[in-house]
Amino acid sequence: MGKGRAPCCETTKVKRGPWSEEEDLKLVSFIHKYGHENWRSLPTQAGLLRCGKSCRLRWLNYLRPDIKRGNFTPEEEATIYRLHQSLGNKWSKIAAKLPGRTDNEIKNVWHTNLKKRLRSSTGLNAGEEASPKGSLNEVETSPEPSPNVSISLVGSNNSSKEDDVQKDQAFEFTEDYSECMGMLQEVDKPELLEIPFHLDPEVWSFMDDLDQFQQPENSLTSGDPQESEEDEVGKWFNHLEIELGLEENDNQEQEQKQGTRDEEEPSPPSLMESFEFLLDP
DNA sequence: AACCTCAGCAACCGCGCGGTT
DNA sequence: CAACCGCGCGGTTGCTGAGGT
Repeated sequence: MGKGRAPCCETTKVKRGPWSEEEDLKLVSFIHKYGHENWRSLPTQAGLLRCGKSCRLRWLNYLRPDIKRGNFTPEEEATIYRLHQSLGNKWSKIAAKLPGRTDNEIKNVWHTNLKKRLRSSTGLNAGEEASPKGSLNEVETSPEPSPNVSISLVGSNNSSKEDDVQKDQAFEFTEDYSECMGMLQEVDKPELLEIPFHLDPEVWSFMDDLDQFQQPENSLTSGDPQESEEDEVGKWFNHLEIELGLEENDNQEQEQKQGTRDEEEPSPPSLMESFEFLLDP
């Protein structure tokens, strides 16, 4: 099957290379409202000079709210190793077993860390890594690799856990939901998106989907479902701020001001405030 | 201090698959 | 049934920052 192939995007008018914060915001706000039913038409509708593929990639690998960033844990690395033994280079399938991790990320980790470590620990050459083809056959005979697999992985470069901690802390905040909704309303500005806004049910299904991605340990203990939903939205925005590099500035400012303001805390610059230039043509 | 090398990662490219017409 | 379309996947590239000389 699979006849023909649509030409990829028109390479003449699309922008390429690293994504700017402005583009990120546009993409995020659009997907937030309308979802991503059609990647091909999404860039046009969202006012992005990118091809759909690029948008999809950016969303899946970086902007998605459920992305878990930071170093891989030894357990994760062991899982990758184990799954790679049985699945081969099926990165998407491996990623499916690791919530919050993308196939691209796993692929990178494999090529940079695990393969190297495996090679050094087994004395294999680069081309002799746990062969996908051979390992596919091994699935039948040895579905479970030896348990000591993880041992060779545990000596990994987990020294910089700071990142993980920092990112995790991003999920321990409680931001006013109304502020988030204000942000969403801000991006509704027709001059920005040039599409009629209506409250698409997909937005809420999208929000609902967020719940699926949350790790149990990450979920707050609040019994109020609505409250937790608000928290999730807030977390997501905060997470986005961190990813866009806005949170760092906030932290620096907060560190500087910490001594002076304990009681009355002015709200930190919101995502939309940071992108004010977008809304002011 | 300047230059070089290398590792890590984000993004791109092209192919193949599944669904639709 | 064939052609088309859009998406997902895996491989590859190239940029950037860190570490070494």
